[in-house]
Amino acid sequence: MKNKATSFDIAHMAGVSQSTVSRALNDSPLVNIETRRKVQEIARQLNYKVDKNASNLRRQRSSTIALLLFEDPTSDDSMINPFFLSMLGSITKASASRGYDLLVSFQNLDSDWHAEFEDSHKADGIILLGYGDYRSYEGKLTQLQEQGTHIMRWGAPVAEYPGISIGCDNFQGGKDVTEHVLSLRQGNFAFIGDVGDKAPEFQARYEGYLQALEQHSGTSVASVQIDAISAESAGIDAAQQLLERHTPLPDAIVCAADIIAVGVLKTLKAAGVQVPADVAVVGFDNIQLSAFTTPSLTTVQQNTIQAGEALVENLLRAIEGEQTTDYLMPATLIVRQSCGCESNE
Amino acid sequence: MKNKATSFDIAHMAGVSQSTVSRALNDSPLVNIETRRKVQEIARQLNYKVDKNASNLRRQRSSTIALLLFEDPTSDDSMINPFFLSMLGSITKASASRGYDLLVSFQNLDSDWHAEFEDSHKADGIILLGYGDYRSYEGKLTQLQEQGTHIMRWGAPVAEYPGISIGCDNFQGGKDVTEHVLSLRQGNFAFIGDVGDKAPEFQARYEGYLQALEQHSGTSVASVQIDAISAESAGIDAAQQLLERHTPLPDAIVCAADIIAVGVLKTLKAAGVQVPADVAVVGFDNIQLSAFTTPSLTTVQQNTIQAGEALVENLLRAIEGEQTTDYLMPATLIVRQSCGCESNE
DNA sequence: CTGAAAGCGCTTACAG
DNA sequence: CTGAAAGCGCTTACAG
Repeated sequence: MKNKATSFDIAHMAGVSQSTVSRALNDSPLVNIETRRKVQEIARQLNYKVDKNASNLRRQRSSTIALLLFEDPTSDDSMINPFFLSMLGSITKASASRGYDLLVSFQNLDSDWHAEFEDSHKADGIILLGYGDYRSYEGKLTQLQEQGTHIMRWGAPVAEYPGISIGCDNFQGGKDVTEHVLSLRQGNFAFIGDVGDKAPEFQARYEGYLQALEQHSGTSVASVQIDAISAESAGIDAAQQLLERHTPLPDAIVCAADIIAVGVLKTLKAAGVQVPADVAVVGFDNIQLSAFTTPSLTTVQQNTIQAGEALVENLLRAIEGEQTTDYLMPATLIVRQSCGCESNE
Repeated sequence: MKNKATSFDIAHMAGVSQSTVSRALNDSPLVNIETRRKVQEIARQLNYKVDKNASNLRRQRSSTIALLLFEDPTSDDSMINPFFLSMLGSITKASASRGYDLLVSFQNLDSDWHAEFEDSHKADGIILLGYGDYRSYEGKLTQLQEQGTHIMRWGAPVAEYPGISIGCDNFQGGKDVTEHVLSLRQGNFAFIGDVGDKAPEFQARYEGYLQALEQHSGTSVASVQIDAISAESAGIDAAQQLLERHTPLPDAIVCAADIIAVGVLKTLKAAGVQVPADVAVVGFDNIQLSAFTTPSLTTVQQNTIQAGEALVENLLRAIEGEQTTDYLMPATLIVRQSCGCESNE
């Protein structure tokens, strides 16, 4: 059995027409139950599977979702933010369970992404993932949308960005974690993470942070903000900057992402600064690593399973022609030891 | 521009036949350079992309690689071994750079994997990933092979398993890390990890471990072995067992995977056992987490970038009809602090 | 309930 | 160098 079987082979064996085979295999009600059983039984014996290329070509759809994972080019090449890896896992499962293939591709702002972008042409819909600046892709994405491709984006809703956005409540999460720190700390605060238009998720977290500080202003709280993209190295750079230029050190450092906090912790440790004794540090994302840093990191959890489900579910709805809208999922504060408070971990 | 452009649209605009458009876009030397340029220019303007379904159907190939990631059902559902997530990243990049799509699917031994397995029918080749027991899949995989699908497997070469295997030198890695421990420790040793036929990678590591012990037998070294699949929870169970039944505790614990070691460290810590003072612990894989445990974990690195490249490269060679054979890549000892030795990390 | 036939958008002998 | 035509394996009106 060198060549894969076709529906004609089955038709021949079952003594029916190829049309009937096709109907039987697609569980069409138009086919006699006996005939259907016979056809399906033969198909199973032959290990027959429908040729997706032919089927999709004929049906004029692809049964495929493209996942474009954007990474900032400046981040370490070797290490994708584990948070997105985790999202990748949940999106894979969510699409598989709905009978859709997932075409994964990594977009890198400085590579020849045009080539990789081709994937998106083979898909009924696209999921965008990454703490990235989508504006540079706007042209291509808009063009795809005009050609009927649906786009779902993980992150904060931004009117100018393409597609519908689903994200966690970054504002509330930033506020919650900052309030937690405020309940334990006084003094100067620092926020590490980009806060411009190009980083809407970080910006929302920053705004939550600012509001918490403001509402707490019985005690006056000073704040500095230092830019950092989503990468350990950026956290190291930012912490270095803090150590060099800001004396005394802030009493608490709120990081826009766990992976940044990891770099911050490393740098502080190397400089002999005690966490949480000298300074409290918190992150965002609840990556696996955050439970293992020393001290373990207080952070905000985004439910990746639920997020993957929501992205796929809404994308498929959009493909079916239903109306979908932006929405936010709740974020959960995870208290660990990096603020010096009690913890059950 | 609601509908995607076809080659006929371009043919019309360029004033040539559709055949010529197809040739021009495939860089056929049979087409006039002027004509080719004109066609390609129009294609770019229209944001035209070849319909892969049609193209693959005609060419009778798929330009797709299926990645089947096997997980043991007993492992925590939420957490895929980060080592394989890292492999996933490198395989994705390696296939993209060669113009192949990657269809990712997670196989779970206890789920209805038949459904997910269908993916493999759409692929020119399959990459198998996971510390899994492939024997239960043998029937399906053999059938695919007979139908002309090429299979590449990450792991130790096992004659009965389907496909060509590429892996790291688990034996040497196991031996190296054990010798390192032996250079610092005397006394009783324990190995945690499955060592049966169903876990050939772990078994090879175990054999390296045994050989190191044997060659060192100037000092007599006692050894126990405890089963554990590749999961943190399995490490916790195994360490618990060690604590309950083995007094005194071994002086060194060699774990078959980092993720097992993470569970072991956690359990020892909870029991008040000091690492490395009371007992040395080492792992295997060099997952990101291993640098962040307390103490940081001495382990063996498998080069995932190189591994992904090798898997894809060899798979494509096999698809082209070239002969390929099993082979091993070197594994590198990474010394950290969990054995109490000096470290530069 | 079933079959004969058209056609999805390409690639590629074949003929010029 | 170019074009007309066949055909990849399906799905689905259309006719019975």
